[in-house]
Amino acid sequence: MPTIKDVAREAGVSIATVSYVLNNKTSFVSEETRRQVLETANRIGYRPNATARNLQANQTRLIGYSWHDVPQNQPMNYVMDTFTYYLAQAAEENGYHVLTFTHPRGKPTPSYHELILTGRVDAFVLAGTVADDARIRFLLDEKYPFISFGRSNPDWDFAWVDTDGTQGVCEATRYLIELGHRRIAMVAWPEESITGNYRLAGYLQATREAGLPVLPEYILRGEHTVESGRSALAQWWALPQDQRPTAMVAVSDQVAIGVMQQAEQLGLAVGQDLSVVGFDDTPVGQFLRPSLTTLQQPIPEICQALMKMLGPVLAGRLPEPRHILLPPRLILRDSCGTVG
Amino acid sequence: MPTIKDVAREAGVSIATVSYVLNNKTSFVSEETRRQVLETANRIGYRPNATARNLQANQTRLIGYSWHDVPQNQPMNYVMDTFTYYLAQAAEENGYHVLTFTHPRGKPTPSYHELILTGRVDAFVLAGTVADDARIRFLLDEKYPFISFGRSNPDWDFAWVDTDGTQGVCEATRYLIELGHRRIAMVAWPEESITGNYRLAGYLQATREAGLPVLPEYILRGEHTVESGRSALAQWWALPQDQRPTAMVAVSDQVAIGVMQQAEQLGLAVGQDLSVVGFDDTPVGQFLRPSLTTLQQPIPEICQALMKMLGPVLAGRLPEPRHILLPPRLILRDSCGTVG
DNA sequence: TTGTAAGCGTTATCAC
DNA sequence: GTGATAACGCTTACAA
Repeated sequence: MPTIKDVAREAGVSIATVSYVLNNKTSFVSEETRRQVLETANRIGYRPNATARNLQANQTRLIGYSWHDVPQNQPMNYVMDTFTYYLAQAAEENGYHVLTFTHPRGKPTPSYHELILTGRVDAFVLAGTVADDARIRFLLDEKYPFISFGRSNPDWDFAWVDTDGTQGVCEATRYLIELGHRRIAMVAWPEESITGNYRLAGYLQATREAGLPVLPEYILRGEHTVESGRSALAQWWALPQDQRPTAMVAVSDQVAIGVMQQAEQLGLAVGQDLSVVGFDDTPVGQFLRPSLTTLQQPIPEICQALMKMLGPVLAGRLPEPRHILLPPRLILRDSCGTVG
Repeated sequence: MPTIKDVAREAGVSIATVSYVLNNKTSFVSEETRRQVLETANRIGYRPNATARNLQANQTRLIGYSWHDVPQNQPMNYVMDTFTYYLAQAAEENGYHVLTFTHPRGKPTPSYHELILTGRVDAFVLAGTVADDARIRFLLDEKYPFISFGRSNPDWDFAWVDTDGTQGVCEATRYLIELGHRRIAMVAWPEESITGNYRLAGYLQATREAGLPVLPEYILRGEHTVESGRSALAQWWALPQDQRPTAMVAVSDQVAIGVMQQAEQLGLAVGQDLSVVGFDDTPVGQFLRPSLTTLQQPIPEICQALMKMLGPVLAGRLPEPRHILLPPRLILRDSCGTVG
């Protein structure tokens, strides 16, 4: 690999001059020298060595992103996978690259600490955040720059972008109401899940604004599994017939699939006897029969927004605005129909 | 961040001594000094700066991995996503990290060239390789280290690991034969697809060894789409009834889904009237009705094998063995049944 | 056994 | 305008 020295020698100037020209601190370099340097650099195929640059600038232009660790075959990590891809793309557009790492499920922070101490990354991107997220607390304490896809403790002040689950589920619920549904239920996540709670809030908002009663038995909570959906529908179907919900919004596609499977088992036609909405627009959705109406997270836009925050965050400031909420898009398919 | 200088000062020794101790070139350092240095380093939380180390060692301990660029919502990139995760994990176990980048679909090599010239990565990992892959040709010409998940031109000599599609499809076809099927068809990929051709070879092998005739009309080719599967079954169903295949192996889950959708449309019960096998074990498979029997690629093992090749490759040698073929695992579900 | 100093490829601060 | 040269944090001859 040619170095700056090679260019200097070939062009018959000093390395300082080469550096000036290449960094466009060109104001006071003569046009002649400038041309000369550029031409030689180009000719011998010179490109500044990133490591040397980084050492001098005390940066890496790398952002660390930690993968979830998931057992193979229990996937449905579609959103995270998509996120990772668009993150890499958005990072590149801003002159960064993503360094991926993994961490044992239990203790994420050692991996973070190691990367910080060895100066491998300039900042981190978090995703899949939870309430009182240990990673966020750690990075906040370390005062290490990071941006987050997802919220956590509302008292902690950090830069985040998130999908507006409230808004999304609210829109989905309104859609069901428009279709004539009056008895609408929701399968939510456990109370600890902030993401789940934001989505639930959308359901409550739409229900209330339509003047529908909010029945506690219409709100069931369960894990992010197919089983949660199955058992929710089973419970609702144990109600007297005139109290059974005619539509249900699921906190995720995974759960929605469970509802649909149980419906099949009960001999119910989803889209007619029962309407179902999911969340995430997992690829599965389009292949189910009927195909699943769902909410699609605006992942590309989220990544763009995150990267826009990176500058201020690296400068030790909070970006303006410090939080961005992006609405998901309701994807209409065949799992919802008019009531009756 | 504490530097080696800080440790040296605190411990009352020179930076060289600190370096010796920390790199275990400790043979000639007195036990006393050694203890002292270790203790101070530990106390002030010193960790060697990766960039400085890299500059000196002329390496980065980073391997570059380029994401496919896929439009959102036309996904089914499950295999690649899984691969990326396990690659990151395997890399870490070997002291490396993965740097992800993306490239415009048309011209991948500029991105590679840039990363090489700026010395950002020590090697590349390729995936989703095709016949006469331009990236492989480029890296071969540049003599830049890389390892590949997937084969390409057989005349090119490079280190690769791949799923043994031939073996996998052969096993699947034998399974169908065991179930009593005699008229077995295959939806393959276009002739340019080496991966598709290896899978097809497995079908041919099993068919021949069972003494079944290989009918040209039983081999249909199409793109990696649902539509391919649909149209294949439609064509087969246009045959006289006694010539219609009773089972079919699809080159991918995506195609298998198409077959199943078309079967539904034709009023056929998959698993009874018709047996279907897919390839990839996409998450969708388990949620389809009936669930899809398919071949699962051994992604974790592939990543392990690739990383084992990295050492020799970085040293400019070819690993021993230079190719590894790993068999996929047949996942039995409900889409196949006995004939009749 | 330990310290001094050169060098990795840059950028940036000075003189000239 | 341009060129020495120090500095970034580390490793490693070589000298002491």
